[in-house]
Amino acid sequence: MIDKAILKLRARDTVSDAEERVLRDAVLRAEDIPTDKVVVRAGEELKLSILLLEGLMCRYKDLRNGERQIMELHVPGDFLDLHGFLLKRLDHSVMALVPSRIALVPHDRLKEITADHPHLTRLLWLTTLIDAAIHREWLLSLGRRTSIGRIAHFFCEMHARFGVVEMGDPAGFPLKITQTDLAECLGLTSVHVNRTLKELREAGLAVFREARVEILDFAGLKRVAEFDPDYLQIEQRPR
Amino acid sequence: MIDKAILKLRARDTVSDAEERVLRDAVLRAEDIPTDKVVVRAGEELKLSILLLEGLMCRYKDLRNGERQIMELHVPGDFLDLHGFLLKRLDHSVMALVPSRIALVPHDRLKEITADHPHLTRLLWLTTLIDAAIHREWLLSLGRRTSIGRIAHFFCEMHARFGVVEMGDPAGFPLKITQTDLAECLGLTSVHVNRTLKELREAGLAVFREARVEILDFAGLKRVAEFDPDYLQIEQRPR
DNA sequence: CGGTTGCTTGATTCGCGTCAAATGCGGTGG
DNA sequence: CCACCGCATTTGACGCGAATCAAGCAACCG
Repeated sequence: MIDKAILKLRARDTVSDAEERVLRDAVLRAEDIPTDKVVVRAGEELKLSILLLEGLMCRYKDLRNGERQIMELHVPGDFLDLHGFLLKRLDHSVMALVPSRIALVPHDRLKEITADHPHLTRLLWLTTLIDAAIHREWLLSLGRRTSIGRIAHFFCEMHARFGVVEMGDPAGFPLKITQTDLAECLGLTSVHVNRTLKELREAGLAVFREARVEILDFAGLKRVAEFDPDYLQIEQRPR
Repeated sequence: MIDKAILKLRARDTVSDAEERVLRDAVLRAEDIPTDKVVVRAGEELKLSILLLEGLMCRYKDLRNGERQIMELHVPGDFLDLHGFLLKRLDHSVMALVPSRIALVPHDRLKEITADHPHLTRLLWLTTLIDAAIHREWLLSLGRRTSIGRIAHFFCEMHARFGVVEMGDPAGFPLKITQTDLAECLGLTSVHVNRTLKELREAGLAVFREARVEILDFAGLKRVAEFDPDYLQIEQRPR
């Protein structure tokens, strides 16, 4: 069930069979979540954390005037609110962008893991550090990249992250979200996203249509994005 | 030496005397760092992590064209590149914004802590989760807040964080950085920061001068910022 | 003291937002 | 089977907030 989460960890370090078993046993149950369902609301007390099995979910915050900023998009295998394990109350909300399937992991079991399995604990900790690294890269996008650079970078990142869990292929990846969702990730309006997608298309770099991103010129896209995948830590190392 | 780091942890959970001792023993040595010195460069192999004792440091990335985005400002007591312990190579650089003093903590000792002290491990993990929460709040600023909201929010955040380590007072806090540094935190230009500071001043909310932020109307500042301190997790709870 | 650095302000430009309308399309019920 | 609806996409016209360019000033300092 949590195969993709294991894939994600194994892309960063070795995971023993015993550790794999511990993780599999930590899962309480799975649930199906429809599009737009909010599964965690900012400020709620949490006793469970959520692992994404299938679909696409996001974490977001919004302002009084209704403007929304998405902080991270989550692909299958992401332990998306592992942060809640120690924060107890999340600063943001979590919702599904497409019909999704999640696994629930009780905090009690995570606490046991921290007591009994230091290496596995470090790996779980690591995944939250990678989330923080993704946040930092998005900060650079929102603070300094132009609209075309932001979209290009976003596409490169999602391509790499889908690759880790063996989804997508060199030519592209599935991305069943609206241009409005994309705008909320990138700190732009949907109108401007639409124009910039046209620009990317006409430059022969990438096209976004029919719920899929088609990468036409990866080298060019990376150059426009100034994309360097190091921050995703896709490298096996003892941690 | 690391008193402020202990204060920071004790603001979030209880820390036993034994745990405090373990932490104190983990420190190798202290070092003085002059303004503008880069102490960690993105991509370097790391064997030590840095705890800030005095001064002000930041983590940042820059683009090819020389534009820089600061991802987080660090106050005394912050374990500022604890992230490097598991990432091994950082995605960003770290530099001093004022003359600072740091303590160096070998990764070996951190690894021992994860093996022998689960609760202390969770507390260290927690501090990195708070960093991520700060990143998310900055994402909201850069993506959706106007320039005045961004500065107001930044001032509120720094005020709260200085408060935790018993620096500053209700009326303000020390902030010995340039308007250019501020602009690099906020995703703006120094010219626009200057104009917006004037706006804040003329609105009677806050003034930034002589290396200090003076808060004139905290309620008003919070309202403009839409500041809610929950994300800083300044609350004692079992973690 | 001349040079450097940071702050301040004005004039102008430009990237992105706003507002509005048209087009396309999958789903659905009569 | 088709008329209709709701939703997403696309495009155009226009406006605004922040960037850019430029100049003057104040404080510091070797």
